Amino acid sequence: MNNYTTLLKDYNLKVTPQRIAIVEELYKNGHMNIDDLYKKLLDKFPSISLATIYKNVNSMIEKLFIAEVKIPNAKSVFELTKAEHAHCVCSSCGKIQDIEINVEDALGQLSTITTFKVDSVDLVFTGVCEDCSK
Amino acid sequence: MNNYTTLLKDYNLKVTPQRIAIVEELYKNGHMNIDDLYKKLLDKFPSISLATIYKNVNSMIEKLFIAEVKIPNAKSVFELTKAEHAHCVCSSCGKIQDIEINVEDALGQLSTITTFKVDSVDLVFTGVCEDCSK
DNA sequence: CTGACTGCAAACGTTTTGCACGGTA
DNA sequence: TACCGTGCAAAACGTTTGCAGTCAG
Repeated sequence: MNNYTTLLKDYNLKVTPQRIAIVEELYKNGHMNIDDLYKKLLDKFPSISLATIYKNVNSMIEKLFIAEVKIPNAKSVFELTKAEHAHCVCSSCGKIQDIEINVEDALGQLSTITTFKVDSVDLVFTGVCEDCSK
Repeated sequence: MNNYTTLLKDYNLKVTPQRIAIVEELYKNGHMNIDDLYKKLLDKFPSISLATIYKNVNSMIEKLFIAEVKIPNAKSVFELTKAEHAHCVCSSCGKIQDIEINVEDALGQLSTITTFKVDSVDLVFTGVCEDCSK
């Protein structure tokens, strides 16, 4: 029983070869959109259906096992759930980088303006990554 | 020549009654999705087409006159371009509030981690607004 | 054994496109 | 007048659904 299998069970998701492959790809690549996933899984499962990808992604989101990240001017990507973090999106190569940012300062500012009760924070930086700025 | 007309001309957009109405609604309501706009404009233009809304929204985005805001678990909304700001989205009533947040602190943290060159920052707080938490 | 997952095809909702007509500059 | 915008219909996309067969627990 490998890591991915254990992970799926932890989140009450039935273990199937297709699901293991999805987790594996997300683990390896960090962030993938639906098409990325479909193309990757086609290698292992030549007759896999896009519907299967959608169904699995949706049930994984419901179980909070993965999360959707909405990106400006691009398709949403999915990632394994982890501690709160921000994203850097390179507008040149499209690469997405996780960044640990402490948002206490922003939350502090917010609390001086409004009594809005924050549940979650989505923070995306768009710009040019190290590689592309060379 | 009213305000909206001048605004459109400033952004090199031809002035039509439909476009004036779109700007007017966005000005009054702050944030609207495509359907909101369509329903509102139907009052003034009973035979307006959704295609017209889409075409206009797209050309306004191209000219940087309006901007798309991607919201977690909801449709994108559009707003007139203005100074950088964050958004508070109420998961109970859906209302969206503009908030002026200074992101220097976050940018400072980012610069200690990576040399990613930031062009823009998208910051969305999801939670419960003042009204809904009563 | 039972319920859940898969793959296919069809359905659905959203967005875009092509075209004839009308309006803006 | 020349070009661009409008509205309609059709097309193109992306995503979801229903179903029969298969697999995991």
